[in-house]
This record gives sequence, structure tokens and C-alpha cells, in this order.
Amino acid sequence: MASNGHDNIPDIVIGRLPIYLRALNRLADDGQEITSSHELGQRLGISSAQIRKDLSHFGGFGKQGTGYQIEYLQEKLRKVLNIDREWEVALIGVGDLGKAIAHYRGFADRGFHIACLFDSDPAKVGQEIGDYTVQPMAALQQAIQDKGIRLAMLAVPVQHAQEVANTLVESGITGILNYAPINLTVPKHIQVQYIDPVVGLQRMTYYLED
Amino acid sequence: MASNGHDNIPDIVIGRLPIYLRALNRLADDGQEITSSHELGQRLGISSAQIRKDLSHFGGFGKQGTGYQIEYLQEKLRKVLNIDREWEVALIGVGDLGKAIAHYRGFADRGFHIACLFDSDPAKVGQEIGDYTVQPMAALQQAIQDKGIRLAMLAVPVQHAQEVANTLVESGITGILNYAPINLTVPKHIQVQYIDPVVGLQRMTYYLED
DNA sequence: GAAAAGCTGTTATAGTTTTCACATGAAGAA
DNA sequence: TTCTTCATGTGAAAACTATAACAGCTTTTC
Repeated sequence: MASNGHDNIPDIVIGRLPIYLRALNRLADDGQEITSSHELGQRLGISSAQIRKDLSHFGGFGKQGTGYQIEYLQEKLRKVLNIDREWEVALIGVGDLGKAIAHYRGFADRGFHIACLFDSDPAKVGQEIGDYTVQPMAALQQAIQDKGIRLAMLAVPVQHAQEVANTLVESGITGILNYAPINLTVPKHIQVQYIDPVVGLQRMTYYLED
Repeated sequence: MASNGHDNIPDIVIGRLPIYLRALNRLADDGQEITSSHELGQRLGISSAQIRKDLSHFGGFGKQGTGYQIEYLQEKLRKVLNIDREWEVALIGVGDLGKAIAHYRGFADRGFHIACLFDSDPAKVGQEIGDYTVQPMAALQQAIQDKGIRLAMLAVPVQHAQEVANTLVESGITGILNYAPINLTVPKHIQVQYIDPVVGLQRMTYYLED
């Protein structure tokens, strides 16, 4: 995983922070105010030691004898993850999947705002989805640069994914959430995360007896 | 990760096999017949040694001096992952997300067949989606048992996810692909995989300078 | 108010995963 | 044929990650 000016905190630790945050959100929803590494660990199937160790990379967020104040820990984790602000995201591809993404509340709820939509299909360009109008691919580079957008979600057919990814990189995007079932080749300062539900299913079938 | 009668092959290795398979699919689409651990590794950003070692857990699939025959390796990996057959999957929740899942071609293309749909909303029950009719939750247990379904995709609102998961487990489901942003608590013989795109985004923002 | 119980942060230890490096076999060139 | 090149599979070493264990601070109990 690419690393920039950051300290050398293992990427695997970073990957767990959003999971911790998600669990804290649930606890907070339930009205709970304090938790412990033990409780969190039980919920997540992770050892309490690991949680304490992960958090200790960023400072002491807890209190001996008491545990962690949930709201405070959420705040700290958001700060570490750089999500104590809103991020604008471009969405490329508004087929069934893209539309579902555009309508999904979970992004906005957690600070990711879909700020523009693009599709190469002339029949889709001009459609209104949510608050925005689908723009043609030709407008992509300009729009992204004008708005200073740095994150994109890629929901185009697999055949076009690499090509669109190249365009995104040229436009200044530095993080791509890729829904197409293909490994993208990108310069190493570009982050890519993959969403491929079939991978999840295949991983489970390995453990299923016939 | 739960492990059953299987050899003790690390779960992290199992997790990479679908990625290898996906890359092989792309190569095959391009008409290529042979590849090497080096080529695969370059595409995936993984060392060639790791690929060879991973594959070696399951036997020697390659040929020294030549590399791997793509079709043969695909076949072997499918066999290892238990996907040299079709799997039926239940889908619970047919909101925007569930509908997009139901329409997504990628599942059927890779051997996962959505065999029944459920929703608790009476307004949705009875709707036709794809080839199937949305059934009420009350019909879930019976339908899953009758069809012998073992995998489920969970696309219900986060508030109901744990409760529905409990029902699924009671019905005999042993693998859950969970789209709700919550960690499920399940007996340890149950597999769970999480699809939470926001986690992917949050993981990327960590590396973005302000 | 003293003792007990609870929980963090951290150092030391154990375990896992990745990389290295090379013996060995296959294919092609001379 | 013989030599060179290429690529696998694998044991050993290195790097990384997780667990265990405990000192020290907090809160609760009696």
C-alpha cells in the first residue's frame, strides 16, 4: 500500500480503524457512552490486546481502570483517518450499480458526498439522479479539476474500467474505489480499494463442504 | 476465520485465490493462454514468490521454464475454492441496494445464482424482480431449508441486520455476505464477509494529505 | 480509607507471513 | 547435442503481526 509523509504505521492497522469506528458508531447509537478494549474485541472477534496496541500508535485515548469514552474515541479516530471533514467523491458509471451507489445514504451519513456523476452513454447523460445531473465523460477532467475532487468511485463495465481509471488519474484523482472486477494498474501514489462481492462469496465457499 | 475439516492452509492465502482467479479471467478474456508468477505478480502488485508459494499449497500447477497454463490454473483454483459448481444464494432486503444486487450480472457470471428474495416490507412482497417474486420474511426459513441454500446476502437496514442474521443462522445458512455497516455476531462455524464501501474510502483518506 | 477489581499502555515473546535464493526441469538457440 | 535462458517449487531467513503479561492508574466495594 502506498505511503506518503505518514509515520510508518502498518497499513493493516489503518485498515482496522474504520472497523473500530463502525463498531463505536453502533455502540453510540445504542446510547452507550463508555466502552473497553475487551468489549470492542468481543464484538469484533479481535483480541483486546490488539485493539489497545492499534490505538496506542496514535496516542493514549483511554483511561486506566475505566476504558474509552466512545464519543472522544470516535472523534480521535476520525481525525486520524482524515474524516473529520466532508470529502467530495466523483461517481463514474450510472447503470444499475451506479444508481444504487448514488442513492445509498451510507456515504453521506459518514462524510462522503457524491459531488458529480458521469457516464459515457448519451442516453444517460442529462438524467437527474439525486441532486445532480449526469455529465458526459468529456466533462470529467474539467469538473474534477475545478472542484478539486480527489476520490472517485468506479462503477463502469469491466471492459472500460482500466481506461477510465487512467483518465481519473490524469484528472488528479488519487483514490479510487473500484467496483469493477479487475485489478487496476495505477501509479504507485494512487490508492485503490476494491469492492467485489463475488470475492467474498468465493472466499466463503472454500470453507463449505460439498 | 472459522476453519472446518480443511488442511491448515492460512486464511490469508485463501483470500488471495479469488484475486488470482479474477486476474486469470482477465488474461483469458484477452486471449492469452499462458502466464507466469512474475506476470501475475506485476499485474496484482504482489511478489512472484508469494504467488508461487500460495499455489504450491495445493499442488504444482505450473511447469518449470514455461509458467502456468491459464485455463488449467483457473480450473484448479475453481476446484480448490469449491466453485466448480453453481451455488444458490438467498438475498434478503430488496431496497435500492438489494435491487441492484439482484440485477447485477456479475454473480451469475461467476457461478452464484440468486435463488430467492425476501423483504419485510409488505409493499415489496409480491414484486417481481428478475425471475423471482419477493417473499415475506415469514417464508424465509422454510424456503431456505427446502432449497438447501447455504449462502445469503444481507442487504437490510443496519438496525435489522443482526436480527435477520440470527434468523438466517437458524435457517441453516452458513455463509453471509453482509452489506450492512455492522459487525455481526454469529456462531463460530458461520462465515461472514463484509461489503462496506465506506471502509474502503476511509482507508484511503488516511493517506490523503489535507 | 484501605483493599479489591478493572482497564490501559507497553515491553517482551511467540507466531505468522513474506521474501530470498537456489536446485531442478523445460524450451529454445547455436 | 550442448549451452543459455527462463520459470517453478521449496527450505531457510527475514520481516512483520499478534498475543501474553504486567506495571501503574481509576474506580468501586466494604
